[in-house]
Amino acid sequence: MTDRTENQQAARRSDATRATILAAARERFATDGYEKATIRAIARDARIDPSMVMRYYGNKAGLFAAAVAIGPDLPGLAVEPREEIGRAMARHFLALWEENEELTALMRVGVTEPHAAERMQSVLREQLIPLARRIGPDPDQAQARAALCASAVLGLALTRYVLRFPASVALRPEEIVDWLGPTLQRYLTAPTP
Amino acid sequence: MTDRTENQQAARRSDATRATILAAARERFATDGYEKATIRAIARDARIDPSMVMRYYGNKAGLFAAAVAIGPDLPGLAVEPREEIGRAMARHFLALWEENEELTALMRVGVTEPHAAERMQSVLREQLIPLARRIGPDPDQAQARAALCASAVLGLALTRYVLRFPASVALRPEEIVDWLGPTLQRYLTAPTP
DNA sequence: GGCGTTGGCCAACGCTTGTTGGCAAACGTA
DNA sequence: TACGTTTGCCAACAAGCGTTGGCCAACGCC
Repeated sequence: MTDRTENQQAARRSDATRATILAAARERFATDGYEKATIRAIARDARIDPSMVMRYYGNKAGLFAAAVAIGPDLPGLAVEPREEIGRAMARHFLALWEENEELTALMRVGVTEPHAAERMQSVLREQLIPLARRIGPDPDQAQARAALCASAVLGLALTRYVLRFPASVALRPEEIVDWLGPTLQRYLTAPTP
Repeated sequence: MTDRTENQQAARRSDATRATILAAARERFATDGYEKATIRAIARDARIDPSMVMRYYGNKAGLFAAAVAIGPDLPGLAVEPREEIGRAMARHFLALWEENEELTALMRVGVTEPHAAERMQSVLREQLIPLARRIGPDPDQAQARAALCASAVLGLALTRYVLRFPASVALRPEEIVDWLGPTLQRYLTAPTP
């Protein structure tokens, strides 16, 4: 180690290569899933030797962890007016998914890798359920309401970004917000049916 | 071949083994996905030699095809009263998923295997879209409305049967019908928002 | 300019996978 | 009882996987 402050990584000569590997890994994981996204294939995409991947990320699990390191946050959703929260949430998730392919990767991998599934669940547990508790009519129903919201959002992500059903891919973003927004709104705030 | 009619398979001494293999395969595919469900593991579950699987089902793809051979049908949904179709659909899908683990298998595998994804899509294409065309207010919107229904149903299946989020597993069946039914009803019949 | 450090490649390892072919026992029929 | 067929197991194969260690060249500091 050379001299540098504690919280700051030294700029390494290999940073460009590291980034290339990470980008290739994200793409492969997102399109192929965990098993089919082999280190060799990722290395080939990055025009690098497979052993470099090991040197920089330890092992395949470490590479995946680094590739999907971001955590989707529900930011100031709490400040939205209560009757607009459904649409705001739909818009937010849509934007998130359209621009971050690591979410597609996380989803495709989570279906077979419990560790990735747990990462997805943590979003539900730590963000969606508390939100439902704050905003919903009955705190005891927060779990159920949050679970329904998760299923609505992830269902759309599944058909649109993972399975790529043409009918789902063809939906325009505004169209999605117009339909999904009221669903989320109802799941969060409507009285028990 | 011994003498028998054309459309009827002869009863073979190995039918029990074949069934055992198929059951083990369904379970493994449903819980592990395509890659992690190895022929060796399936054979071990069925207490049989791996080579038997090959002899009876040709190869791994053939085994999977045989294991998920059922096609989910939307039966007399058309005869339901128009304002009850959402709840009927929710009930129908729920029952289907609770008792057929091949649907879970198809879903978990479809995420990584295009062939299985196409099988899922065919249900949307050949059953859900025609239904939406018949029942919806505007035939031109049938694709979009059917895609939204698929995302709602598959989203619940994803969180409940595949990812097994505790909050989703905890939902009681009647609760699901009460919440999901109106969503499907709206996706199918409500005027464009 | 010399020398430790870093970046990169090559070759190989141990292991698991799907898949194959041959051999032995059990069976059904005549 | 004799014989062809079916059922099952064993051993092995080639290929692909994640992973390792050693070697060489390029770099950066003194």
